[in-house]
Amino acid sequence: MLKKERQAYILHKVNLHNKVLSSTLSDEMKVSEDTIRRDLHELADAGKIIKVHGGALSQSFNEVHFPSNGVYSQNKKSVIAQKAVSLIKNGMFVLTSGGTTILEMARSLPPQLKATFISGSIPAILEYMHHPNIEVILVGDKISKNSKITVGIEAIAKIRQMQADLCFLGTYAINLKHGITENDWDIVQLKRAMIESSKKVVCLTISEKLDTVQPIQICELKKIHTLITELEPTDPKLKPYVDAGIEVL
Amino acid sequence: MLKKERQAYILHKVNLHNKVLSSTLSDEMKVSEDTIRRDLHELADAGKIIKVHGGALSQSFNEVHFPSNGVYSQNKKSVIAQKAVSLIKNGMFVLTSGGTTILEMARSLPPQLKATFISGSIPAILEYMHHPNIEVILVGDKISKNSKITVGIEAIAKIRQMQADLCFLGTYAINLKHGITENDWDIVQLKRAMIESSKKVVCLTISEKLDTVQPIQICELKKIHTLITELEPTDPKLKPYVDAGIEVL
DNA sequence: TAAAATCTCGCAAAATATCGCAAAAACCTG
DNA sequence: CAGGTTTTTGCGATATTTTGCGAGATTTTA
Repeated sequence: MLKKERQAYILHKVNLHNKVLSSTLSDEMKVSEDTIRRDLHELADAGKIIKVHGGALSQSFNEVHFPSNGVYSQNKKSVIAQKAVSLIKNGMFVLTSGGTTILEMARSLPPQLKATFISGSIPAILEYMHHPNIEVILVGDKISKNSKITVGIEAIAKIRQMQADLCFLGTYAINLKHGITENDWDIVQLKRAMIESSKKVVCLTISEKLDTVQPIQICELKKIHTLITELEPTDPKLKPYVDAGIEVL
Repeated sequence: MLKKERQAYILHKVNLHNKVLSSTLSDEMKVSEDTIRRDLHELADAGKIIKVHGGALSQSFNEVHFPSNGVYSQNKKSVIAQKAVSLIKNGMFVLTSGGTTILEMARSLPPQLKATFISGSIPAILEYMHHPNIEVILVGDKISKNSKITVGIEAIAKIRQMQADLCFLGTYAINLKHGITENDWDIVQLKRAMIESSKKVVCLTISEKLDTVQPIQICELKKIHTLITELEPTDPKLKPYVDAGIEVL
């Protein structure tokens, strides 16, 4: 069997079934796995397939385009993300909402971290999926196209069944008197459920949102254990929250 | 044997078998391999064949077996997508699996269509989300990073609760004797549940997958109502399926 | 964490290709 | 037809390509 012939067959098979195993191909064509590997590499270098451990995948199947959101307050958010990530330990179950701050955190997860992330936010899920060691649990229900998150009774019921170690909330507004507040009824329901199902609740927010308020209350301040902003914990803006008994990072 | 004669024979043989080996030809015509090589070079320079190490391949070989980056099968898939879309009416509840064929269908949905799509496939969900009038129900569970789809008991239980009008299955392998078959246990479970929960089951598949088989059976052929390929319904390859009582589009 | 599978790397054998050359064959041309 | 020219062919020496193998690194799996 000619080399080109072999490669054509491999390509044909990848396009048909979206994946091939080196071992199977080696068997089928009676050549060593080394040869197959070399073929796969050449095809991969030519951009026709994607080489992976044990075989190869089709190009088209991997095209999951994911939204790279605007660079609004990006550096602030990555400061927040770093602090948030430090709270996550191996083996934890982590509930997360959606929002750009959460996304930034998702991108900052260290590769060796092994944990389970639970979310209904599509953009967040896409980020978690790219991580090598993270298990991803998707909370299903109807998708709100607006917020790209699953909302509804099913989702809430499912979250209530959970017992997570940690809950990260991207925060829309927070102040001393009303706690955290939102302007979307569905999201409020979800976040309430998330708070109830977690041992520890962490609010992520950029300092602009401190001391602001929105129409619907999610929970009082005292339900929150930790508040993370891009500011130093000693910053005077944060003093009221520290005084209220919240851990501030 | 004359040079021209030799070359004509070589060309004939290439077109017949799609490949020739220098060693074989040298043997057959009792000339040195150098001579054969020179012949092959000339034919290749004239664009009649493609010279490769060890022999030569036919032109058509390159075109047919070497689809440059999926354009070739992409057309097939969009033909399939068009046919599939025509089955969806306003107000329907539609269950779909994952796979590139399903993705192509998702991209082909007409903007004014109002329907509800249910799936656990992340790439498919992303497509549905872009559509202005479609409601999207996401089936939640643990995500299989490999197939980018939610798999597990929760997902299956949720699907069992549904009563969909239509179920579109991207098909891995189908033949008369074993019906539709797969090689991934989790996906098999999901598809079985989907079939049970739908009034009508539609299989989408490119013709290459007809009459092929994989290790695990999803269901027998008779459970399928409609089969869609890129071929004309009258194509002889489809006759056995028509005879088996399946509607073929 | 340990075993199993897979990968990488360098090497060596085998197959194939290239090059220059020269003999043989074919082909002019007067 | 003789003598010269061109084409074709095979051969030897030397590259290049392809392939399989073993050892050790890396990744996956249980």
